[in-house]
Amino acid sequence: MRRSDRLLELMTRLRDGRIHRAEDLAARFGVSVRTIYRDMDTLAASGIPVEGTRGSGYRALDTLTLPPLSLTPAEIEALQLGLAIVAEAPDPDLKAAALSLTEKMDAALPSEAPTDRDAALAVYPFSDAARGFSHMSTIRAAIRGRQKLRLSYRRPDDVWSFRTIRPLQIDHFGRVWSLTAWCELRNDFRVFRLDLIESADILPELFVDEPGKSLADYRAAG
Amino acid sequence: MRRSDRLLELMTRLRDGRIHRAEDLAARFGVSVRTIYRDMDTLAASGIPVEGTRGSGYRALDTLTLPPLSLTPAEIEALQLGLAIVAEAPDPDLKAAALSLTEKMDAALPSEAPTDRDAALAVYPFSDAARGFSHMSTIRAAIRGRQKLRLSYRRPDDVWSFRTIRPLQIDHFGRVWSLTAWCELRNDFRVFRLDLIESADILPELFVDEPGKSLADYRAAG
DNA sequence: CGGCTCCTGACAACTTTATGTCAGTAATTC
DNA sequence: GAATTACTGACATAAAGTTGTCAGGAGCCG
Repeated sequence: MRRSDRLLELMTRLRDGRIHRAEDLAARFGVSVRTIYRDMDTLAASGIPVEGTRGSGYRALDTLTLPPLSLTPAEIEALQLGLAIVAEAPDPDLKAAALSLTEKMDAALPSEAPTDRDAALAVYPFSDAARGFSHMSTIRAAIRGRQKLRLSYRRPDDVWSFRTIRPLQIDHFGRVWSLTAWCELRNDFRVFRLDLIESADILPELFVDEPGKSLADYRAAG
Repeated sequence: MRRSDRLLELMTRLRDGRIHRAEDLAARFGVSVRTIYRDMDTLAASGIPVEGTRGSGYRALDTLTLPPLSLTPAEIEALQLGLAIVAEAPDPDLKAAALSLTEKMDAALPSEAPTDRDAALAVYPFSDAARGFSHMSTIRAAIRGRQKLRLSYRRPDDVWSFRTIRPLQIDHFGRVWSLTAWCELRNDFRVFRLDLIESADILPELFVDEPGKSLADYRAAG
């Protein structure tokens, strides 16, 4: 039996909630006790929460282990968004689980901090995820592609407007999704509620960060 | 340089989007070409989407790799719930990412198919996650513990009722969360909307699956 | 076609890792 | 205190994994 197979089966075996003595495990696998101790070291080093108590034996917390996964940026985004949503659930168990998992993933992801360019989607506490999604695809594409957008927008007071904007970031806080952008009509930053955007069309026109018009400027001013 | 270090740097190097020839990589790492081919095999076997084209070279899709993670059942649940929510987003990119990720995780999780006992939370398409969460914690605990619940429930037509139920499963479809249970008042299966549950108290009374009253029976009859 | 490059198999040399044995320490339970 | 069991270090040996070399096959492109 190969070492890796033994480690795998050890994990499975430890998960039954009972206490296991190193000597029994050694006999079961036909290896020496010393080897079992070394295996436990290896498991612990891999993040499996196995706990040995002198005088009694080993037990493992009830966990499942996910193998290494290779994720596309979109999948990472979906994952983070999903967890952020669950983290707002009133169920404290779920909420705690989502938070601790988010923490684990943050620790696990490469330190390359997400750049502004990648952070096209920022997640905030929210309560009603469903509304206002309809133009998200277009808008995200525009943010990524640095393309200007032509918006047809209905203000909360039912006044209509048409404007060209430089989309910067999609956020969600409070109840709705919103889009932070530089508005070329007002010549200032504006935040648009996604559910009030009637139409959004990508213009062929590209834009670059100009001093005073970038996301960093918005945050600095915010 | 250890093999594992080389593999890690290979991954990083491949992620730059350019095409790399095996010979160049071999020279860079001071190993033979044959070793590079073997490394590519190893990476592919680990799920890293590296693609070699005869006549041109290697390139890797833009991905990040998550190391093995050890997750508690609650975290797995949070993860699956979050992805199920995102999978309903109207944004096709996000939706596709969530679905493919769900698939990956399903494939990755141990083959132990979730039992009915573990499947206390089934996820369906949904649109308004926020409402009706307030008793979820209690209810999930009761499902897990096989404990009866005392419900104070307001029907959609505003008629109040009090009943003892055997909680079986929490679902979400359409717009609200709901609880499938065996109702001891009606002596039949009933589905309750969580947002209409006024109070839910766990009774000390345990229950066991009786023929005709289990989740399997409900599904069979469904 | 010819040139490029990926790709595969086999085998021997080499390097690393895993393992058993032994000797002893430390916490826990009774 | 006695029994029990987890732990640690050292070292020789056994096992496993890694690598280079060589010989040849297979898809892609101009």
